Amino acid sequence: MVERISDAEHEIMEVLWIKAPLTATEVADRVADAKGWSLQTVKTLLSRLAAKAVIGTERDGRRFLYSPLVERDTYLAGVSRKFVDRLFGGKVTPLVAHLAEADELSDDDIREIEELLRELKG
Amino acid sequence: MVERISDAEHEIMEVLWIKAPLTATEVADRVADAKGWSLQTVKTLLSRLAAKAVIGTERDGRRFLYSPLVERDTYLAGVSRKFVDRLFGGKVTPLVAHLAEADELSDDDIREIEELLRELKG
DNA sequence: CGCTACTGACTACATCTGTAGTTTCATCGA
DNA sequence: TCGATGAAACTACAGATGTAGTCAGTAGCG
Repeated sequence: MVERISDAEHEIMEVLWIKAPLTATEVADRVADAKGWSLQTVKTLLSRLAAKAVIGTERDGRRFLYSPLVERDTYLAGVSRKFVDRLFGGKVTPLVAHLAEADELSDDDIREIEELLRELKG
Repeated sequence: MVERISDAEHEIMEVLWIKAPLTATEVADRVADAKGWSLQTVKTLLSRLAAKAVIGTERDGRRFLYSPLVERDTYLAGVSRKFVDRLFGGKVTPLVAHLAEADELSDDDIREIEELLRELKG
């Protein structure tokens, strides 16, 4: 059971999953482009993530270095599971069907998924 | 752009998507098993959904009848889209891959999805 | 015709989220 | 050594969410 991570917190996690450990300032720099949050906001989010034990802190002189304690794959698997459970009764097929109907699936996507499924069976 | 629907509100929607119109009491009865909410809670959620114009109200004597204004398919498509965008950069393949790795896909699921994809191409 | 019971409307309130401002403490340079 | 600077800690605050309680009005029963 990975703690619930909010949307804003998730942005921070994505940064730390790309590179860690980072200081608060470094994280802020890396999200600044996309989100334009202030340094204070980033620090608040880092504190909340640390409180949830989703990231770890390590003292480096007067600063902290932050690193994920949860792997991206683990987190995504959990969240995906919940999503499919809640909205599609746990079945992936209807989800794929919906995305397909909404033209979210290109021919390349379809080929990729077919390839993936073939590997799963093999 | 369908308004944001919270988890609790979504439960109400599922009930109304199965059968509508329904009175508040009827909705409460139908969610009671699963969630055990009080009638008041259900009424609050119905009000919030009505305020968002996600459901419509129709007077029936001294009561209201509630019906969805948004189709389930439309809603699911939107939510799925956002989900895949946010967590998988818009690509469905990694999502399917994650579910597969987590053993969420049975052989039957795989066959079903393959079938679906074949239809999409055909 | 008046009271009761059911219904919607309004109010409540703690927690979570997004987005910071302010304070305090320590450190590094002059 | 002392002040400026930078970092974390603490505080703030409005809106969303989960979960109801209370009030007020009306329709139907006696």
